[in-house]
Amino acid sequence: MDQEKTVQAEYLKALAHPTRIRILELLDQEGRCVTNIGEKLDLKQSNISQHLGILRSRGILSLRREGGLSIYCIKDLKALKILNLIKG
Amino acid sequence: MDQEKTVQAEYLKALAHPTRIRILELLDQEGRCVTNIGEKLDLKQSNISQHLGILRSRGILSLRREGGLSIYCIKDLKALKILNLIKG
DNA sequence: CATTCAAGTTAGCATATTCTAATAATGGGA
DNA sequence: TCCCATTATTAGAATATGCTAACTTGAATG
Repeated sequence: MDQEKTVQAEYLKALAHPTRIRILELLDQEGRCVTNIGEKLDLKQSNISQHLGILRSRGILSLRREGGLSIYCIKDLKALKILNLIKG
Repeated sequence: MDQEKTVQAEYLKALAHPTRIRILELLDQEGRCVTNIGEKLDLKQSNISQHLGILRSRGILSLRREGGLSIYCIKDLKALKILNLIKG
């Protein structure tokens, strides 16, 4: 099936960006809000928000609201496994 | 280091295409020439050649000449491990 | 309510990808 | 050497991606 391969490719595409890799490493241990991630990575808020949206749309991140904040967490551990693979 | 993340992202980008995923699965067991891959996947020769070039430039495939043919093989087993991960 | 801060969305531009079609380059026979 | 099959490369158009800046939404609080 080619539909299946397209989904797989979309998943990998979501991981295939330096900023998104850095986001995943940041969220490895703990959930963080958008502003916090933006400060750590020194990038604009809207840019971070877009990258988070991409990762969430692929099911890689999850989101919960806490007070006035959006806390993002890693939902799909396969993503971290893949990142660990390409480092070795 | 951000240079490092860029390299990692480039590696994942090389995998993040339906045709290249299909090529890797085709080459899982045995090396094949460009024409053979093109027939199996029903795609134009130049297109296949371009995708093979991308995978080779990232060190994922290797190439040997045999008679008049270019035989491509999988060189980096991490690529297959990643594909197996995203199927599970 | 009105304000403020966090987050999401949109528009628009710059760059990158991908495909096709056409054109090289390569090597092996006849 | 002259073809022929195989592969690589190029150009160009269509589409996708990524960034910034500006605007909108939403929720909490005074």
